[in-house]
Amino acid sequence: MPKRAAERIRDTARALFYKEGIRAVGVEQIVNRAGVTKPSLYRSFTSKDSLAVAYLEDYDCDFWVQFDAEMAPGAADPRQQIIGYFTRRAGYALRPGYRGCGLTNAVLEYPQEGHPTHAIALANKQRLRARLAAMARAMGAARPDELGDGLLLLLEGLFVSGQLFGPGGPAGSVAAVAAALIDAHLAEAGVRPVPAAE
Amino acid sequence: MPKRAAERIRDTARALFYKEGIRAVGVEQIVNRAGVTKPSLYRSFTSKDSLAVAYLEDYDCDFWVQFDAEMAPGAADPRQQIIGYFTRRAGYALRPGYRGCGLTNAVLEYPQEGHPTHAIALANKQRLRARLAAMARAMGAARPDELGDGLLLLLEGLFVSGQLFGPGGPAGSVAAVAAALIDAHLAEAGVRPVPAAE
DNA sequence: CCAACTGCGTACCGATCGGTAACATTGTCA
DNA sequence: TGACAATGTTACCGATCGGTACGCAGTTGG
Repeated sequence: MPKRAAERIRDTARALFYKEGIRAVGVEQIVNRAGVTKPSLYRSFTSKDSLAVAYLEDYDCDFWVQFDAEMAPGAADPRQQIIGYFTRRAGYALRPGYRGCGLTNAVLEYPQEGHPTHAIALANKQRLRARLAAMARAMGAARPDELGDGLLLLLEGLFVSGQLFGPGGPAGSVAAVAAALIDAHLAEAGVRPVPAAE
Repeated sequence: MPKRAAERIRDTARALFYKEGIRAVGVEQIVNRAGVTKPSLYRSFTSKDSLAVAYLEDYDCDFWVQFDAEMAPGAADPRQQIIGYFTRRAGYALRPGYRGCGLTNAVLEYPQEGHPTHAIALANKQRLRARLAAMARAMGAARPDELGDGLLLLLEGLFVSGQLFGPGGPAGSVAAVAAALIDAHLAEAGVRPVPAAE
């Protein structure tokens, strides 16, 4: 029993947009791969842009699901949470076909302010920035906003460098770097790193 | 006395490709803005791709000129060199129309391996990675490759986050973060930070 | 004065882009 | 059986894409 056309289109667009980029994928390619026809697409989405928006909304949603899931273990130790998160993300980033963050990619593909994709991506990134800063604060870091920004910069660097370098790239160092950065901020604040779960 | 057509095309393509992206700019737009015609473009460049390659080669060249120029002061103190470099780059990244690194952007626009733009961008990034690692080694850091990778990740994060967040974004923290990361590696190796030029 | 060469523009190409009109087909529920 | 919503079918649109055939003007050298 086949899925509804709108759903198949959405799934297919998602996969193609992420792997090849939004601009690089035509609507014809999407409907062919989804096994539907063009009018079906335009009955569910007013334009290709709105389909791209749907893709990014889905991506954003899944991002937070994964974020929360990967941050869940060791809820009492934000330091370990973040290091674990970076370790997992680095694992993805070192695999061959890695394509980074769909939201980041979308902004680089459509750099003009005011593009509908911008709002979604920016909201995601601002929320991420706030979350990281809050975790830095929770662990008692000196200058938590700075630590949060540092972690955010490392994460964005990971997204991009994973694509640039592939296996063997700097992504392999990101967890250790994040740990060093965190510990430097903790040491400066006089917080002793939690020795548990070594 | 107007410049030669080929040169005007190259300059115009450079500005447009950087500001709006390669895929987003058509050859018609380039020749219009350059005040020349399409055949003139195709007499100097075999295809749009080859024009994009020329743009990236120019970009790569200028990148290293700027890199060496900004790294020049304080040649005896690589720590200060890097902090100064990051400070300057952050200054650019916080300005409104910032568009990051043209090479990074190009790879995200053409993610397929084997695209002619890939080789240029990858060579640039690998060289940058080696340079940063060498500087980390020169300052006596513990695990210099890891520090170099950390700095590279911060730099890529700066390129991207500058575009995402604009003024007020995490780019403002990057120099301090880089300094903290460097000092952590130096402290671990027992190297006292150079107190000069404070 | 007349070639030959160089540099450029006019006009056009087929292909593909995102998007649509009109109608046939199917499945579902009543 | 009939009404309705959802999807497929086919053909098409104007715009734009990257790319090109061809001819014209200006300079140069003999």
